[in-house]
Amino acid sequence: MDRTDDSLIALRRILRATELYERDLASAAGVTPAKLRVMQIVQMKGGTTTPKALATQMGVSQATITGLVDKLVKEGMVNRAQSSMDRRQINVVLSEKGEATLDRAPDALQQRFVREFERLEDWEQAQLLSSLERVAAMLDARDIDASPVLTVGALDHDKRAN
Amino acid sequence: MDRTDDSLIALRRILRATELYERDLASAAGVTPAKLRVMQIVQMKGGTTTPKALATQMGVSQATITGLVDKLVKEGMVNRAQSSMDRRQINVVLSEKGEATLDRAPDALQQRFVREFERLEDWEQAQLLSSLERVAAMLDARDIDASPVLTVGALDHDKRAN
DNA sequence: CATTATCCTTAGGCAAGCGAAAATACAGGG
DNA sequence: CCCTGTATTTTCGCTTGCCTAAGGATAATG
Repeated sequence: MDRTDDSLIALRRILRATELYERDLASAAGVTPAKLRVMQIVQMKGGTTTPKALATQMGVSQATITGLVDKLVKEGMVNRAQSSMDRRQINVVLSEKGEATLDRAPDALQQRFVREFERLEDWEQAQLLSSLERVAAMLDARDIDASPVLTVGALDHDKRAN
Repeated sequence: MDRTDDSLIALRRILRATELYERDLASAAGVTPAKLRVMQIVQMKGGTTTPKALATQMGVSQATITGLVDKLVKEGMVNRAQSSMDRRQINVVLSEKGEATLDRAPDALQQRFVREFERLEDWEQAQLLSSLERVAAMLDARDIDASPVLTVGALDHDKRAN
């Protein structure tokens, strides 16, 4: 009865399912996960942010952000605007098309998980939550800034806009 | 009710922690995550498997496996050997160096998770396991094609036939 | 046999990531 | 002012991981 192994297997299934599902979503929606993430962060920040902030939030280099924003601009999802405060900075601004896309393409994991989760009994939800948080704490021990965006978007009540 | 949100947040933390940790580990051990995964699967299968099995297990195309195995061969981690049963098949065999590397670079998830998990009380382990399996089942249902995601521009369905 | 199916590789392409270094802008000290 | 240091972003060149499409061999089957 190797519970440790079984837990690991379950964990991996979770990881893998998410990964595969996101890929599907991306190819179907024409929006890749990374670009979606960028847009979601911009939205969360009130429709405009700097590349620097995006890089920090996503745990990625600025060069990467530049590339992603380039593509998003080319696709008309966001625009770049000079900041008037500090002209070194650029504001990444969500376009109407970008917002529309966000509305239509909610996070894959969310959709699926939420649907199932909310069908559960009250006590089951409580237990799952507690277990997930437990596991997250176990894995997340290092000081990673892990409060990624995709968490709250489709649910509408966003009380955690950090 | 915020339990749904909180669960999603926990899930994200798990995913992100894993991802970042694996990246770190890989760069420290000189093995990339994908290659490490290949080696781990080979090891799990008893030291030898076919590319086909790897592709299936990893949810990836065979061409991708070919590329990964190419690199692993170049690095001396695995070898290719003709199968005598079916000469279309190739066996991917872990080399000594490969095994040594695996020993030195144990699985990220395992390392971290196992350590913590085994410190838990018996009943806690049981609960975690049950919850994880539950979540895995929720996400892992293979009825993805029937999911509501992307009723929008869903032009291309099974891209993932393979 | 001749087909068809299976397994693998080749070739070419795209997305996402990185580090290094350039370009620009602010901020102070002298 | 100018000089230097620092911050922000972009550019460039590269790597990794993944894909599809198109073979090449080798079974399996009619």
